[in-house]
This record gives sequence, C-alpha cells and structure tokens, in this order.
Amino acid sequence: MNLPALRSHNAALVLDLLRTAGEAGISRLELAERTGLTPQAVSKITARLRAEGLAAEAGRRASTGGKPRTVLRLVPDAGYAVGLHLDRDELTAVLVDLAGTTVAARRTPLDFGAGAPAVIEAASRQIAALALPPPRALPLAPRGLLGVGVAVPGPLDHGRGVLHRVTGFPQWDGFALRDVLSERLGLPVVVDKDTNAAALGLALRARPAGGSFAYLHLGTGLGAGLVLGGALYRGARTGAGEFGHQTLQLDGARCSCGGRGCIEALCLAAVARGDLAQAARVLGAGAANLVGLLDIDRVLLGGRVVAAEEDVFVRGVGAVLAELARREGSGPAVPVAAAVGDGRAVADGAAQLVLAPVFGHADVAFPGAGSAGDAGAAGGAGGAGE
Amino acid sequence: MNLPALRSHNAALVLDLLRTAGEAGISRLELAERTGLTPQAVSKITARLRAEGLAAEAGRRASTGGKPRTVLRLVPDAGYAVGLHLDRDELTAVLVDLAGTTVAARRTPLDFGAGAPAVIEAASRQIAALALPPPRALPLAPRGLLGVGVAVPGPLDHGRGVLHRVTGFPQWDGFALRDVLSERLGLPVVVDKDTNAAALGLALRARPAGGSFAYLHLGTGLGAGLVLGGALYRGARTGAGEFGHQTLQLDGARCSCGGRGCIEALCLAAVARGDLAQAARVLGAGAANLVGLLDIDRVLLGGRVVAAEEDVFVRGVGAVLAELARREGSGPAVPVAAAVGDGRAVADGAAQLVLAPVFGHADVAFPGAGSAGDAGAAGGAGGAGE
DNA sequence: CCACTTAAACAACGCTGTTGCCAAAGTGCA
DNA sequence: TGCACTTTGGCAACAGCGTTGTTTAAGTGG
Repeated sequence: MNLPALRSHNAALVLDLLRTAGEAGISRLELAERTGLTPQAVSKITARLRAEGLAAEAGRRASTGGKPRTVLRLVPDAGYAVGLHLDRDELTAVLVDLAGTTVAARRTPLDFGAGAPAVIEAASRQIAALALPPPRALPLAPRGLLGVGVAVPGPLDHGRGVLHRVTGFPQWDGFALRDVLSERLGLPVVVDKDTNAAALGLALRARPAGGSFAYLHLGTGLGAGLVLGGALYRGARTGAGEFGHQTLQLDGARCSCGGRGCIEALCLAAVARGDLAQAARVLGAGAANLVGLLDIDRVLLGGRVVAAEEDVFVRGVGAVLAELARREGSGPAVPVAAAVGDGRAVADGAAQLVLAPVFGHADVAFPGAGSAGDAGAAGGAGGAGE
Repeated sequence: MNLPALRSHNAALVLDLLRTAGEAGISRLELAERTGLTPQAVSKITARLRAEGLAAEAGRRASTGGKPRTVLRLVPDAGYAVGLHLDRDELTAVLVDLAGTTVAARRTPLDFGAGAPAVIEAASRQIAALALPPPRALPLAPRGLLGVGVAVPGPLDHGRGVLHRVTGFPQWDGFALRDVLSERLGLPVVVDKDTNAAALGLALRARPAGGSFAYLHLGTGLGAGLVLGGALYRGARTGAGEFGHQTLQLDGARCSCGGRGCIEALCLAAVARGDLAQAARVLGAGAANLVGLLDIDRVLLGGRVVAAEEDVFVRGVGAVLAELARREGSGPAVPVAAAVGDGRAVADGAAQLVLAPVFGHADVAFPGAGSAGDAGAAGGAGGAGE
C-alpha cells in the first residue's frame, strides 16, 4: 500500500463512520477515537471531504464545559447509485443516494427469457427514466451517478460480471452482462447474485456493524447470502451461499438438482402440502448447521414464501436454534428475524454493490478471481480531482 | 491507519513474499511487482529488513542482458516460535523458525484431566527443554523467541485466550490459559482450537496461497478448520468449524450432543461397525455441503481414523464431491487430499499462530471480540528496536 | 467579568513512498 | 580486447501523509 492508497483508505474509513452515524452526525473527536487517528488527522481528512462536497457541518453538540463539538454529516446527494434487480418476471430499478436512501424506484414486468438485447433495452430505459426526473438533474451532483449494481438470480461470476447457467434460461449462459451494460450506459457496472445483493443491503442496516449473519431466501428456490465479519462473502467463484442443495436427509427424496434430501426439496415439499411448520423446522435445521459451522450472530429470513407467513417461519427456525443453544450451553440462542422486505430490498442492495467500495467495503481479494479491471466500481474518495 | 502502521504493513507484505519464496529467494523487482510498490520503495524496505537481520542477500539470478538480479531470502533463524499441542493424552511441543521449519520437537504423555497447574508445569518444562538445547542459544538470535502458540481440543475463546467446556474436562472451564501461561513464561501466548491450528499450518503450505479450503479432522470426534480467502476463519466467538454436529439425517439417530443425525454420530457409527466406505460417504456428504456453502477450493482430511485408511476416505469423499460437480456442471470437482500428518501437524500449526502476524496474516477483526491486548502476538516487523 | 475547559485550526516536523539521476554489473557485437 | 547496450539498485531531492506543538475559538461556571 502506498501513500495515495493510505489517503483514500482513511478517507473511506471516515466516510463509513459518517454514513453509519446517519442524520445524527458525528464529531471530529469521535471520528478520531473510532479510527485510531489523531484529531488533527481527522480534521485534515474531513476538510478534504468537505471541500469535495462529500461531508458538511451540521450543527453542534451540547457543551460539556468547553467549546461544543461540531457535528459532521455525510452529504447524501453528493453521489448516487442505481440498483437494478432483474428477476425472472419483473424488473426493479432504484436510485439510491450516498446515505443509502432510496430516492426513486421503478418497477415493470419483465420476461427474463426474452434474451439479452431485450432485457438490456428495458433496463436502460428504466435507468434513464430514473436518473433524469426533474427537478433533480443528476449530473449536477458533485459526483453524479457512480454506477449501476445489478442483481440476477442465477449462478454467475461476480469478478468478471459474466452470467452462467441461470436456471431455466440457457440463453444467458456465458453472457458478459457487466461489460455489455457498462458499454451501453457509459457507467461502471457491478453484477452479483440476488441473494448477495439482499444480504449486502441488510448488512448496511445491521447493528452493530461488522457482525456476521446469514440471509436465507425462500422463494422459487432456496438460497443464502452470507455476511461474515461485516463483509459479504462470495467465495472465489461467487459460488458461496448454495444453501438450498445442502443435504439434510441422507438418501432422502430426489431433488430437482439430482441430489437427495436437499433442504430446498424438503422445505418446498412441506410448503406444497401446506405444512409450514415442518418447512420452518427443515429451514431451521439448515440454519442451525450454518450457525454452527460459521459462528454467525444472526439469521434473517426473506422471500415470498416466508413473507406470506413470517411468524411461522421466524418462530419455527428460532425454535431449532434455541434448541441448539440449549444443547451447546453456549449462551443465548442466535436470534432470527424476518428481513424487512418491501419488495425493493434486492434492488436496494444492488445499489450498495456500487456504493460499498466508496466506504472502504472492498471485495475480499481472491487470487485467481480475475480482478474487476477498469470497469470496476468508482475509485475511492481520494480521486485525482481538486 | 497511520504511517507507522503503513510501514509495518508493507514490511509484512515483503516478509510474506520472502517466506513464500522459500530457499529459492526472490528479487527486489519481483517483490515490487507483487506488492505494487515501486522498486525503490522495495529497496528501502528490504534494506531495513536486512539491517534488522530478517532478510539477507543470497546469490543472484542469471542475467537477461543486464545486471543480474540479486536474490533476497528470509533469514530463518532471525526468530523462533514454540508450538504447543495439548491433546487429551499427549503433549507435543515444537520449535519452529521464521521460515516455518521445525527445528526441534518433543513429545510426552499427558493427563489433560490432571488440571491446569500440572499441565502448565509439564508444558513449561518441555518448552524450556526445547528452547535451550546447545549449541543453539536462542536468546542470541535477533528476535529470539517470539511467543508460544497453544492448540487445545475443546471450545475456547481465541480472543481472550480462555477455555470453556472442553468436552470431558470440566475442570478447565473458564480457565484463562493465555494469561496464565504468558505470565509464567514471560512470552506472548496465543491460544486456539487444535483444528484451527492444523488448518493454519496447512494454509502455510497451500499453493497457490490465498485460496480457501476446509480441513476435516476425524479422530475422537469430528471437527473442521476453515481457511477462507487465505485467512483462518474463526467467527466472532471462535466457534466456527463446528462440523461434527451438523445435521445430515433429519430425525436420525441420537448423537452424544443431544441432537439427531449429526455427521459425527453417523460417521463414527459407521467406523465402529467397520464400514469405512459408508463413513467416507457420510463425511463426503458433509464436505459437499460445506463446499457448496462456502465455494472452497480444496478439502483436506486428517485425524487418526483417516490416517488409518487414507485411501478409503480420500476416494470416498472425492466420489461424493465428483458427483456434486457432475450435477452442477460447474467445472472440475473440488479436490480431496489427506493432510500430511506426521503427528506434529497441530503443534506446527500452533507455532504459526505466533508467526502469522509477523507476515501480516492478522486475525479478522470482529467487533465485540475483545482484542488481544498487550499479551497478543509480537508486533509487526517495524518494531521500536535498532 | 474572568478563569477554566474543550474543540479545532495553524505551523513545523518526521517519515513514508515516489521521482529523477547515476553508478554498478552484467551481455553481446565489433 | 573494447565499447555500446541493458538492467539493477543505490543516492538525493521531493511531495504528501499523519503527528506534534501551539494558538485561536467558543463555550461553562464561579
């Protein structure tokens, strides 16, 4: 790491704390304490951020006997990102500001199977409509549109932005979605699985930041997004989170994947026959495996099936985890909750694919996983400008 | 991060490359290329490392038409670490140099149930005998003994160095092994689970570095050590790797843990009735779950049961993973291999608990997991000395 | 009104990696 | 044998990072 990298690293550190503080803001001295830097260093960094329009002063705290602390805040409209959720039958596009607030959203039916040109055309139209609604003229914002994050159902390569083997849509196999869309829009594009995007969005809201959780999505299929130590975990080939086809019943019933006794098969079979309690119990057993293996802090449930009967699933999964904690005698059970799913969660999380690097939440570097190259997300806060 | 931290970060980066290069060595320009630093920066850093006795010149490469490159090498005896493996019935202690070579080893029977004072007494004796065999007078080495890494079977808190609930040995519950041993020896002490230590030791030898693998240990019980993206993954409470009590057979046979259909129970039952093929198949199913969930590159098998019939287990687990790869159609199967187990692997890995930080392989920071404090591992290479 | 406390900017500084230049140490052709 | 060329790596000067020391700003409390 060299000096410019150090500079943008520390700037990102400060920006992340500003974002976490939200509208309440945070003082320079608190920033110094949290970053481990000296107050003077924080003053310099925040002065740069203010000059760049990324941060601003916002009132002051009550005095504790001396000069009151000045509160600093992130300037939300200093930059925006588009989040795009391409689902099998629906397209959701959102415009999210630096603070993570969704300022605009659009939704339209989509035939994912219609092929790349049609889908890209539809997506481009939605993005254009999103980014240019008066009175907000985006290009005027200090940093304008930082990029587009795209969430897609199937297996894919996050590093190269290439789709493969999207279940039921062979025409997308090997399609270089990132490069094509980036070329078309003239913006950086980041591609990831829908479950990863959802988990990333949830990670942003998690308190305390930096913990570990699993997001389990029970919809058409069963998938997971893993956040370990505050960072989204993808694995070297973006294959992490294959939760649905974990074997839970050795030599059990056949699954569509060709295996036997997969969680997904057991769970969906129970749902199909209306036995949600059993579905929740199966899901809970899978969650317990995951909790034990990865020592995570929290389990979040989402997806259409869960949303239909949140309480049944939260209670059912929670019961299995409570039983696990009781057996282990290792303190309180891992809490379970339903992910706040307003139907936009995946798209919101997709936008975070672009915003996360600004705040220093870089991808874990895996050797061999072709680095994102020049089409990657916007560089750190310490750009060449000014 | 401030400038001293940057300095030791880059020094550790270079040291890690020197270690990886091994006896073959590496030139300054290669170091520059690999670190992303300029050749001049590498020259300065290596000059410091040479002045501190950590690196040395070792011959030169063949010329390619100009001045031949000077090869740099890590100085192995610039520092040592002790690795201590406290097993249920045996104590293994090794002395490992900076390059990772085990230069001395001792083994003695141990009654882990005899209680802390007796075990600590025995361990101290072995360490003293290890560190002072003529003609090698350790304190003369530039950095001498860097610390002691301790591997222990049961659940524990790596961050605080406290044991808890070691199966079958309630007298150790809550014992602050790290602080007590550190006080006694006057050295930094790091404590971790035996499976984690083994995985760390294996990670050192893994090529390419930076990959992900799971080490599955089948002995008295069944446990796992996870290396994700080149770093040992412990989770916030050092609980990661609870592999043995993953449910693999919903409503299956009772396990000693109180659960049902745990991998460990199924696997050991098969071993007990001599059906090693079935044991391997069960283990393979668990491994397949893990591979799918974490997208890891490699599975390594170890432990007494595996060692007795390596081929059966490697083939059996490999067959399940090959079947998984075939179903997914996602390229080649994840390779399976037996971990080279000379019976010292855990102790060797324990020594790496101390050495890893020197090479920048810091623990993943988990909020709330009480940081190691002053008794933590030796500071970075850029110490205050000289 | 004034002493005291706390926050934050200003100025000087040490140390980082970088850039520009040059000496060192080879190869290869005449 | 000699000289041009290539490549490595040290020396010196430099820009920029966070730090230290000091001053100014902006409050509280007797």
